[in-house]
Amino acid sequence: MSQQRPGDSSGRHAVPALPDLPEATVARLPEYLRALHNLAEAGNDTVSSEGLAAAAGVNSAKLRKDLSHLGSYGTRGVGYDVALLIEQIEYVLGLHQRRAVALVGVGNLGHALAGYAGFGSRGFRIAALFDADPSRVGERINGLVVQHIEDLPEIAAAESIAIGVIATPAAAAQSVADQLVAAGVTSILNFAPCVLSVPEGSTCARLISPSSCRYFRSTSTARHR
Amino acid sequence: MSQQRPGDSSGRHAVPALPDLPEATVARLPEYLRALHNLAEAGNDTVSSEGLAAAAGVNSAKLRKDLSHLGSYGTRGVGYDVALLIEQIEYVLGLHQRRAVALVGVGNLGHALAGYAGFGSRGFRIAALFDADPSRVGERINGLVVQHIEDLPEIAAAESIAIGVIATPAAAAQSVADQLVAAGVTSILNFAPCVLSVPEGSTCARLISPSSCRYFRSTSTARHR
DNA sequence: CCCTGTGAACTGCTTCACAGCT
DNA sequence: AGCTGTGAAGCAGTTCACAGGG
Repeated sequence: MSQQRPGDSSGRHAVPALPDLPEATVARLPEYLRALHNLAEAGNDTVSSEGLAAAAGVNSAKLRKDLSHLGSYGTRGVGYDVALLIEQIEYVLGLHQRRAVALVGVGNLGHALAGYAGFGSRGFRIAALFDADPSRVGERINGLVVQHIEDLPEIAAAESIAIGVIATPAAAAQSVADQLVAAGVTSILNFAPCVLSVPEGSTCARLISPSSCRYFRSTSTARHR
Repeated sequence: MSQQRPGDSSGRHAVPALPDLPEATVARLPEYLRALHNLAEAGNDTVSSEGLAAAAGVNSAKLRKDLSHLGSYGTRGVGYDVALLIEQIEYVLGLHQRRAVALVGVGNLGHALAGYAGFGSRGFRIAALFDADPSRVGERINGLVVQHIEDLPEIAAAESIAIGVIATPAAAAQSVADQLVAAGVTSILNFAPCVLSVPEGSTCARLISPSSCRYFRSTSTARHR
């Protein structure tokens, strides 16, 4: 896969040395990517902005504006080349790297995440599972053996783990985040219902927290038929 | 954005007949609520905008602006009354109703959600579990017996279920959503990695999808220390 | 003084509408 | 003729900075 960027004569290293995309655009790219994979599996070679927008749950003007930030990968009068667009978005999101993920906390949610096929199927590889509970250490989930959290530094280094997923109770989350950062992890995905603090240079995104009652109140990604 | 109006005679029961709050504000209220509960448990009676903002991971100006939309529940020179603010936010979010939730799909993720204490502990009560797989029907999880999806209409009516949580594979999600809507469910929380379409008048929010790779790229709720 | 509540400026996102390429 | 790519307009959310009550 040649990853040359049109107009980008410098930085040819692996890091996506891409221009700043609007935050809101980046947030939608994974959804476009998912829709594109569906389209590709269904045998579509091209798709119009209208079609892709519908599949991703946005309006077509927004979609075109978003994609225009990546460059011109569409053909006027025709639409977008599905395969080409997939490649571009994956490049922009850094998914061509197939980064190693460590999952901490193998309770109910941790099990669900470890077993979630879609997690590993695109761009990410769960490389290690950790728990603080000795009775859980040694359990085999989806081909991986649960390790004790104490062994995190060593394993993180060996596996080149750059991403940590926290699926522990809230009380343990900050401590786990600190250990992840200390082990060289720069991106943390937090499923615990609490705010984490991480040093500058690391990123930390809070996901759901099933308690997010907000979602029960107002429309957000609602679609009409 | 269909909002129940104060003078709307069609919805006379219990709908929070409150003025329109900015979407972004509503999205943050649950986080404030969680932080407030923590503060209350820690024995705090009052909290400053600065303190609450830090606990919720936002800046204090934003927090004050958000809370000002609810009315004046703070005291200048002092701060906010924790208990009063909790009550107000719960009211605005409609959490005083303790609405009944149906969870569809008791795979790994469904189990995690069914067992998640925080889910039920504030404002929501999981009233029924469903699955399409006959071999799963009858299983007892957290005191609830898994029902077959065919019995949804009957049970939904009996339990006055207003909220549906979809934790099925993506392929089944739209069909489940249709069945939920047909059974009178007006709010759907979708954990499957796909866009759902629901009729006008219903709301549907997509949650995580662990594949949301976006979160590994750019800052979002990152906090510095 | 302290800390809330808020007009006003600002920033960024969305939508519109159409020019321009195929 | 059809569909993308994009300036320009419009709108929502954030931040600033300070007025004003306790």
